[in-house]
Amino acid sequence: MAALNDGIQSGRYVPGQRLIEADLTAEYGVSRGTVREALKRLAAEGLIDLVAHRGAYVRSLSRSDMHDILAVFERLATLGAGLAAERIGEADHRARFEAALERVLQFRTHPEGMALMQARTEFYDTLVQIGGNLELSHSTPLLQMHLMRMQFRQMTLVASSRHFFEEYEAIAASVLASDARGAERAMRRHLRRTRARLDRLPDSLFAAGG
Amino acid sequence: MAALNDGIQSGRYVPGQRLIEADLTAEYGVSRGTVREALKRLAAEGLIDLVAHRGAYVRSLSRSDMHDILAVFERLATLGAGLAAERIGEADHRARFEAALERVLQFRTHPEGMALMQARTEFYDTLVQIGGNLELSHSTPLLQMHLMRMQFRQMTLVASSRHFFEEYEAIAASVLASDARGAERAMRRHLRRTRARLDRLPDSLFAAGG
DNA sequence: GCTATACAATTGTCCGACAATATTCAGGTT
DNA sequence: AACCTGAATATTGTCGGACAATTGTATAGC
Repeated sequence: MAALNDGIQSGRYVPGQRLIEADLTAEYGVSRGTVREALKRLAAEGLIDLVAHRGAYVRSLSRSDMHDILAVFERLATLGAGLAAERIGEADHRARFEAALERVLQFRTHPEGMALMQARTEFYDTLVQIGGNLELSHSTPLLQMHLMRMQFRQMTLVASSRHFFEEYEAIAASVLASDARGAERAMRRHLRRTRARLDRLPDSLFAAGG
Repeated sequence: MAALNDGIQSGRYVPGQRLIEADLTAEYGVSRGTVREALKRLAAEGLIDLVAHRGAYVRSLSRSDMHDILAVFERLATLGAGLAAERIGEADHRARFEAALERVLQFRTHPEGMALMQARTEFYDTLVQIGGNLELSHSTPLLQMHLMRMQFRQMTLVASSRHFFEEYEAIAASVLASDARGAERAMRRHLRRTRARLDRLPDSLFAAGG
């Protein structure tokens, strides 16, 4: 049951792919009822689309979907960065954060799509965990950003920008300096630039309808 | 099936109340599988707590839960207010928004808990709809604010403040004037004051743990 | 080539069953 | 009387099968 959730979130499935209940029952060795419960939850989290009598599809994001998600994520990540900066001194926060940052930065030389995607997701997860706002951790746009990264993982377009890693470093520097305002600013700037990069990509890379 | 979701969200159930699957099947005349699917979805939305082998409880918020929710909601509602201000001129937005505002303000004289709660929820829903960011509409903190209002509906404490309606009017004025920055400011101020009012309430009004 | 019917695949929902676990309560002990 | 122990009970987690409703597809007819 937990395996099913992980399986769907881990990126084993491609955006747009149809998920057939019977296949999932066979793949994970659980009953159809269990599969359906998991699908309902994933739909509520916005990771899959559930169309009546037609089934479940891994959500495929249009340009406007991504725009909307990024606008919301900007607000939430900004909050998360500020909170993390305030609490970076507590417990083992500094060590964990530095480790997560390091995992992202090591891809500066060899941007391997899939692993970088994972590292970025972990970076934000760590940031939010350190911030300590439990609601923030459960917020759907955080999950949907992962979806967004998945959709672009083949093409390292967005992350390949030379500025990309510099922006991460700027965020991290403020967080590590316990500078909440600065962390918010750095995060906001990073995400606005990400949005700008997105706007320059051709329509062909996005799902239709939006 | 849809009736079940509405029933749980409409406030027929009290925060902390335990939801027993067998009772729900009887009440709504659907099978246990259907009930469980609905519960899974509600749990993903943060409206109920799902404890293994112990069942589903209407989520009861502790002081720290509310603090976290409000912090996230502040960011999202601020975004929503700004977007609404930008689009207040489109379609029938102005009329719908004015109607929603009116429904809230009519409780200035007789603050009847339950109906005011509903009106406030509709006010925010309208705001977000006008803003046009689809992700924002699905964001969980919006739903959880409804939960928060439910928990305080008996005691009109938070909403009873004399300043309460003035703050709503300030938000609405900026939105109606297409002043996005002003709308963001007014919303942020309203929610920070709400948080301050919350801090002054005694522990006894909150759920334990946090 | 296009339309319409028939067929196949899949989902939505129901029912009954059983193991796993949590809660309750009776009984005995200190 | 208060406290532990363990059986009885209630509820959840999962299974399997079943059937109607709906969608997608292929075949037959014009």
